[in-house]
Amino acid sequence: MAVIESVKRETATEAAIRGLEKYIIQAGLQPGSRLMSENDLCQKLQVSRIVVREAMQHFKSLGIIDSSPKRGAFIRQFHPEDPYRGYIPYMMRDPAAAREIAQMRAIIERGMIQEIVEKITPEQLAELEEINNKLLKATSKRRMELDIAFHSALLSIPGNRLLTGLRTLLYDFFQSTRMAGKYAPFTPDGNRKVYDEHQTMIQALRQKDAALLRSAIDAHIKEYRNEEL
Amino acid sequence: MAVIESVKRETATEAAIRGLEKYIIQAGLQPGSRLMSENDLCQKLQVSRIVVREAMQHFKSLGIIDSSPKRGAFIRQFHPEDPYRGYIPYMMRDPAAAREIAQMRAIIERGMIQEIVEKITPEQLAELEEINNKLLKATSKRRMELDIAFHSALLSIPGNRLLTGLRTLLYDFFQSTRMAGKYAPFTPDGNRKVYDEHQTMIQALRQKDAALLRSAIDAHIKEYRNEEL
DNA sequence: TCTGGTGATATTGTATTACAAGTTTAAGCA
DNA sequence: TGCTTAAACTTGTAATACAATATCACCAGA
Repeated sequence: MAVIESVKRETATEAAIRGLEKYIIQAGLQPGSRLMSENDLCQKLQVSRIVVREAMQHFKSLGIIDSSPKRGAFIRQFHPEDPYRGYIPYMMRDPAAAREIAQMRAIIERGMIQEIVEKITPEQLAELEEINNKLLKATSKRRMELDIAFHSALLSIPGNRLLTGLRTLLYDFFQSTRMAGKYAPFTPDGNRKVYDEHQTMIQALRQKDAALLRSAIDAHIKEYRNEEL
Repeated sequence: MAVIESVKRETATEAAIRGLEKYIIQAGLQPGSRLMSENDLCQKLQVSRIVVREAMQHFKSLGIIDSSPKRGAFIRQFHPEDPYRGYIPYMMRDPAAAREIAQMRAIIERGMIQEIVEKITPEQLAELEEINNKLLKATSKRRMELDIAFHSALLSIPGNRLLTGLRTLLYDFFQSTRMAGKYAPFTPDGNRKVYDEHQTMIQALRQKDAALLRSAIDAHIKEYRNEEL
């Protein structure tokens, strides 16, 4: 089988991106380190400043560097939201994305059960309780925010940046109008139901009862699933 | 509590990024759609071409658009790997990332159990079997590739792009030299062990036995955990 | 010695102009 | 209509220029 290789030539900017990446890695630049100036990079990479700036923009867009006028560019602390930054508006437009985001959330919450039962601290437990107590009296938009906050707090228990990074995605998504209408009704009864389900989860965590937590999460998620599909 | 707001001014490029995003959304551009030319954007946004090009670079870096010389820029099909593109080299340098990636994988595989037991197709099952059969005789690097392929295949069963997008991350990561040494030994016995564990998982899937799959995955993952920590 | 001011220098952000090279479109012709 | 050719358009890249501010070395004064 003859393989036809791509004839698409690499642009100077693409080469500069590779060069810049190599520079960052090989120079061992750490968060806070300053990159050499654009003009110096022009000389090193032998390209014009335009090309260097476009390569810099690439790393800025990815959240890997940060630059301030007249000071220079610096390696940024990795931020867990970075990988999802900028995608939400585009995923919103995708009809399949709703199902996928909801499914991802369900999979992760189920998968975390053992982990969080073992690892939850009293402070984290208290935070969950505090959020849920506010939820009982909340209305409309606030109620959704608190529900999201509750699940965000769950996500952060393992202390895993990849997981906490998902918060942005889930948060922005569930806040979108798309879901707003499909959520449990904003009635006292609706609030009570969500509150009770959360409360069961809290109790399971307090008792370190993985089986109870599993069934509580399943029940809570089923709720969503029925309304969405 | 007095809140001091940031005095960091927005650059023209940042404003152009917002403007371009608004344009893409409001014009309802779909994958394949062509954006207006850079010069037209200059006029619309009232900025120089440099600024427009840097804004374009932002969306190129995110994989949202793609441009070819002399033809124009087009909306790209969303690719599930996009959110993680470009991050791997930087996560590699982070000592905590190893634990987090491994944990994420464990959480997701555990969380998917119910889903994949219900949804797996005969074709997907056959693929898993095929991969695992090759694994028994594989050596060294090939053996790791096949193990990763097995778990990638698992990840793709729910047909969720957010999950399949993680494949790149997991794949690149586990292939890195960092993990290479910490993996189960490349001996016939080591292969046999991995093969058997996978085989148990396959059997659980064939019988649609969630409990068995859970214990098989737990055993398989524990293996990793002990070696890594 | 420490403080504060001052001016030179460096650096990013932005605009303008220019051109190469290839694509698309329009025009003209058979 | 179908084909050929020329014009117009488009991205990629370079060079130059300048505004505005940060940084730093230097110096004066207490």
